[in-house]
Amino acid sequence: MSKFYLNIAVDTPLHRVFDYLPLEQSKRSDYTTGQRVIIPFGRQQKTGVILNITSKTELTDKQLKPISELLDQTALLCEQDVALYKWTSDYYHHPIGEVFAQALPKQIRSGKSPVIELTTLYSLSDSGLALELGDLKRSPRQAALWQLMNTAKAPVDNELFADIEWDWRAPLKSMMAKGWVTSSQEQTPSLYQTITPGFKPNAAQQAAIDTVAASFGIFNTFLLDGVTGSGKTEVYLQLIQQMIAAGKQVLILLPEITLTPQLANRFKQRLAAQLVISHSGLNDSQRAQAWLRLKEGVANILLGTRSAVFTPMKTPGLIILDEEHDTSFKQQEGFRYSARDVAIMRARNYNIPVVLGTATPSLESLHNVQQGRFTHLDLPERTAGASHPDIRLIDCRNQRLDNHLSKPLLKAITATLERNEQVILFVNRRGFAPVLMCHSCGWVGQCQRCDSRMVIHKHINLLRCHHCGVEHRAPTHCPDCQQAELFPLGLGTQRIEETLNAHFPDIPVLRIDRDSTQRKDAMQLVIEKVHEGGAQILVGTQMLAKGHHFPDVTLVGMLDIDAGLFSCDYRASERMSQLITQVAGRAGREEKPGRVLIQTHHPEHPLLNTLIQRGYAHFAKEALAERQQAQLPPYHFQALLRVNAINERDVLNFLREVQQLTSSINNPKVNILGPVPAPMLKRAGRFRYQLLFETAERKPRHQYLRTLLPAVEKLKTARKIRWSIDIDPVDLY
DNA sequence: AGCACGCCGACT
DNA sequence: GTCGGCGTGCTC
Repeated sequence: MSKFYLNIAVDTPLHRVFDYLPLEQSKRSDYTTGQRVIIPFGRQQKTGVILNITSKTELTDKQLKPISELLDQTALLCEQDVALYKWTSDYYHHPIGEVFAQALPKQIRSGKSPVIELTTLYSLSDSGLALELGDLKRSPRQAALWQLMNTAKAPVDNELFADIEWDWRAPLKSMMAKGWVTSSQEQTPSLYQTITPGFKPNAAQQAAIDTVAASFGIFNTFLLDGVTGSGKTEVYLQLIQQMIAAGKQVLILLPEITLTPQLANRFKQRLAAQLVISHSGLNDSQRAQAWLRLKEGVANILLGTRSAVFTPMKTPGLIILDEEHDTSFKQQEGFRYSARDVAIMRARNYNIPVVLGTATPSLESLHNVQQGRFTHLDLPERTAGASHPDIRLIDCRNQRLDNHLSKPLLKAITATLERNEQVILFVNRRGFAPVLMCHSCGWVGQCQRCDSRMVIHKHINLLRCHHCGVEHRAPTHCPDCQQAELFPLGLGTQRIEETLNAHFPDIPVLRIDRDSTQRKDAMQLVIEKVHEGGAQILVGTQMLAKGHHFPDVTLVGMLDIDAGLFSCDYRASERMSQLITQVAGRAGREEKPGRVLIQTHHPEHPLLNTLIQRGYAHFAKEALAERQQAQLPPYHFQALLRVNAINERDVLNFLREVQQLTSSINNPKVNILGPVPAPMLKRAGRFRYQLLFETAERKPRHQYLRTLLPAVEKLKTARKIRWSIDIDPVDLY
């Protein structure tokens, strides 16, 4: 019998795999990739996953420890999933053990045995069915339960009783004692009995459905590019239906939790399929159960947020990722990954199609379409019933503005309020005003720590830095020239709130930004207040644009979009376009005609022109064309190397060494900017510097990082310096 | 990340 | 004398 070793991914922030000896008395065939094990790690016991079984190791048998326990007799994860997690770890430069830890639900990760819990199903027995409502006159609760079950005409799980406000357990128990109700334990809850039929798709929808359907069983990435109201969901539904009929599973990813339950209900009513959901709002057990059900094929559909992208599938058929452009698909800290790109990679591994849906394609997706990597599916028209929003620009040039509000906008607000309807005003900055300036010498309030300007928060009389959170008392006199001529410049949500209160003293003005919704359920209270109806004005930042639906809002004003049109960071214009499109879509969806008024000093800007012509801002197309014309690469990839130490000279020396390393790697396609101080991140007694790597092409950068990082790691141990690498995950792939 | 080891200041 | 501060080093 030949000796063998287990390569194990351990949940630890180390970029390494650890080798272990097998259990005594065990044989090679007991082990397989994807099994979980418990292992001694330092002085602790940890769980890990077997990545590989090898016959060689760099260590001597004396240095190796045997595993403590083998948790799974058969592989918990199939080879493809293990391969995907390995790829993800490599691609995003994140420790493999932590990737596994985040990919698995907590319960599974910590060693719970993978058992699907049974659901209790209740049904009326023959004697129960023989009853009539009158027979239960004396026990109204039993009568109510009987009615519910009699209408359902099938075994029901306790979800049917979810809306009942009293305790239904006792009356149900007595009905069971009388033999009217029987119960059984099943793996799956019963399906909705009445399936609502779908709509007949229009030509564009049908074309999209047919194109994707032709790719069933073949890897292909589709960009489903449809304006708000063009019926993307219907396309999804019909594709899912076909998949379910073929006995395949579908993974659906959404940007936000708030969207999951409502979409889940819509799906359940349309599809005869077992659907489970997974998002951060569920408890550990619910998540583990959803995970297991998809993995075992007990469920055919998983509807989930970002982290659900890692859920194993038994019979994968299709992956759908809705709102492809949405930044919440990117995990921004720790294990930085983009669920969109992982989804594409999974589809590639499984050899199945993946559909990315959006009304505002991201720059990189549109570029991928132009490169022929993605197939473009266009839904150019709104379906019957969805009305176009009425979008107009207000030319603010040579206009007297009253605290940033133009006359036409004020007039429109007044008219809307008189009709007892509601108004939303978007301002992209919280606080009172973004700059405090001295009229006599031009001094502006800047943050000592990070050089960005301090935002004025008037009611608490503070200057606050929105970058690092530092705040201090607002000065009354200019620190430079001592004159008392300081004035606030620019606009923020608080300033608009104040102006509106002065203009419309009898109308409630609700401000929604990070400051006003910090308290738990503050947002919920605001939403309830808005749903009460009546004339109201909502002032808010982009927070307001996502998810929530306000039926009485018929006027949307956008106050400060000009900055977004000319920002040197194209992501700023991209975000601005997405915001306008979201808002426009919202205002147009009501029976009441919605209006969007946009204040601008640049009514001729091409972005705004397309917006007016088409009713939505197709940012990516224009931006890409513009960059092409200027002979710029479609976009830049960036990575930051952050270095952190107590001694500033140490950091600089270290970075110089890194730069030298860099030139020896010699990749002319990669630019290194820096070392630049990162004072914004400076913490007491520590100095942080960063190197910025920039390249227009993905492969060079990736290869480059792969050479650089191990070298930096070695330097680190030699020089005792902490460093971290920070890569925008959307820019990889 | 944990967790231990180790080397210095203030305590019963 | 020792309790505990956190700087340093290691985890198959």
